[in-house]
Amino acid sequence: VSYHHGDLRTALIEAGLRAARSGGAAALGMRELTRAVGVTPNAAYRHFADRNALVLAVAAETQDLVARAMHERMSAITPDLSPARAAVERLRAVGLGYIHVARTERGWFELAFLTQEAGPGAASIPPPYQLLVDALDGLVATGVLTDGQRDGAEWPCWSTVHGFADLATRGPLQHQDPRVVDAQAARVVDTVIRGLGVPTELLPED
Amino acid sequence: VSYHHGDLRTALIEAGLRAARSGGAAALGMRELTRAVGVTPNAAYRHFADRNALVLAVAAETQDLVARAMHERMSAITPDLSPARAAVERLRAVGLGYIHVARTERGWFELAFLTQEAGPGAASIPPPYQLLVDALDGLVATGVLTDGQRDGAEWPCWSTVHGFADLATRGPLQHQDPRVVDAQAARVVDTVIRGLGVPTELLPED
DNA sequence: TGTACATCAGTGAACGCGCGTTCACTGATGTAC
DNA sequence: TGTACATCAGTGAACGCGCGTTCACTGATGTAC
Repeated sequence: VSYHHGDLRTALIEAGLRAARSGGAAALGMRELTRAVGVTPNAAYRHFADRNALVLAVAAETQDLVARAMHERMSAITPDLSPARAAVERLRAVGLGYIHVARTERGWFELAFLTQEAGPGAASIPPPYQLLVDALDGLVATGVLTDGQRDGAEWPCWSTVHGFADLATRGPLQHQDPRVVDAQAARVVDTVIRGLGVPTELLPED
Repeated sequence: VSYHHGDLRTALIEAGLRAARSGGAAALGMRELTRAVGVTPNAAYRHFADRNALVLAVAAETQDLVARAMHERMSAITPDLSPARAAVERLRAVGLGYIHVARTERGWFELAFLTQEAGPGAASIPPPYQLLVDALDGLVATGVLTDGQRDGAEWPCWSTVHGFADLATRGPLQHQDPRVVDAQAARVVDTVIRGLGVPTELLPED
């Protein structure tokens, strides 16, 4: 369906992604985005009820970007590992992928987390969260964790990587040497995984 | 030194704490705070160079509030524990205190973390961080952890409690039953502690 | 003790800014006969 | 195939708002002789 502009709706979302990449959610203004697209401010109201609707639309896109980063990291896992070790590596990839996105795409990451505020509406499961669930299920399937150990393991995992991402992004680690932060990221992820009950032998010896 | 108003500087900071308590950093405006104190907007410029200076002054106060919450939780520890178990309990108190402040005083917590952005100036060590360092040192002193295990343990600890605080405050746990969140908080904190290498026997069996 | 003076905390008014949103409209697109 | 019409995406101008900050000032406080 192509009218005057072409497809203003997706044009605005794309402009939003470009703006949010460096400026985060604060950079998503009606005037700012319509200006970027070359259109009058109120033209946006043909496609979005108000500013918040536009922000949520952009935020939904960033969710997919986070999930993609996790996938990329997972597909880089060496295929010659035992099932148990491979399952552990997939969980590490989920965590390190999350941290990696946060550090390299600060603005998008901020926006992706913002979607979580959506509330009790409980729309669909966000793609990155689904990958975490799958990775944890994989540890049970390969006999690394018992059902009891796995139960509720999402929260310690998500808490740790999210917290580290925030420390590295807006907190005391933000001006540290990136290589040092890399090393700490790996350390932190391995610490939670060990805390879940995964035997140390299944973690990569550093 | 008491002039016309009395002490406008501290009056503004106190008004800032009251405003930030519910509204966070966004509630700290020059006009909003001077209005609350009953004074002209530009009167504030006698005491603060600009808005940012005022915000940082208020944020520094909130750091102390977080440290106080940790202290309170530590002083509630039963005194009849073995040195090792007591040391573990102190670390738990630091983590659970951090999470507790975040959940009960959202606005103050946001502001306290904001101070971390200060940058490479590296002013003084923030009081809550110092308590974390002390608790970890206590684990070495009581023989619970080796020097190697303790080294850099600040980051997994802080990451986990900070991330959980964010999930419970702005994320998917924000509308959950508070008792469920309490239980998860304890679970999450114990998970990192175990991940550090603390034997499970030293953790409270649930 | 009393007067003249300097200090400086706070006043009153205004600056320019960018924001989200609403109004009545125009004119290109697609549709019906 | 051609004309009349309805649709509706985008225009242009304006609304009210609250913000941070600057200007020249006033008048209460403290100080020197």
